[in-house]
Amino acid sequence: MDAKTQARFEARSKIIKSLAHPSRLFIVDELSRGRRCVNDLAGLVEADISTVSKHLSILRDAGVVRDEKEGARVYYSLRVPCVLNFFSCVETVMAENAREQAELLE
Amino acid sequence: MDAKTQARFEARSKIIKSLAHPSRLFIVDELSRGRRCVNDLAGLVEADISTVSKHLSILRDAGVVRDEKEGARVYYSLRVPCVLNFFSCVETVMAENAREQAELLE
DNA sequence: TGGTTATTTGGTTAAATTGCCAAATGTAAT
DNA sequence: ATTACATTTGGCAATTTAACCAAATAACCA
Repeated sequence: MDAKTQARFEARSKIIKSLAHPSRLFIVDELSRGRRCVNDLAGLVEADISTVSKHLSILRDAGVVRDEKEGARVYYSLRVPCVLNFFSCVETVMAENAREQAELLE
Repeated sequence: MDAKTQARFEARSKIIKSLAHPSRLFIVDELSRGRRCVNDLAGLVEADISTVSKHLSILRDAGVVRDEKEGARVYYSLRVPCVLNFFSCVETVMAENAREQAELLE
């Protein structure tokens, strides 16, 4: 794997990595229903606000979400909605896993 | 976030996490063109065979790939091809990032 | 100005991930 | 049986990630 290929896959993995955490997936799911400010998200995720703020900055750095300052508040929203497509495939994998699991029990 | 919701997002993140590594993305990309044995993949990834074997077991445990033993060899293949859809969205995010970057330079 | 709210940043600690080596396991060939 | 090949497993060190608290920053209001 040459350096260029390596770099390409690293860039890709940074984006996927930004989604590879339960709280961040929850946040993305919530943002699919509209923009939310940090405080509201923290209430839903039930983690320290600073923790949620850091999760959001990871998603922002990856380019998945966008932030808009509005007075003292910062509203986050999905920047590239196609990330929601991830969910459907993930559900497919989980369904396959469940199917195979069931098959083994027969 | 109640325990059930928490569990659901953890299960999802396990699958996404399995893809959140450059070598594993490379492997998935390679498997999109057909089954490959561990040794061949190790040659392409240019990492220790044991390292690649562990990457493959992470993908297998997540349900993304399947393994078939054939003599002394173990062939891996994609179990749920829709994971390839991830790539197109990732490319979209990267294109957005590049676009915005270019915009800032004007 | 001083106080309140919203968010980010820095620091620390604990946990998870990664990669290699060496050793173990399993399979085939001589 | 012994040797060679293919893969997995165990163990360890280095790096990364995650969570919380406390402190800093920013905006608003009284």
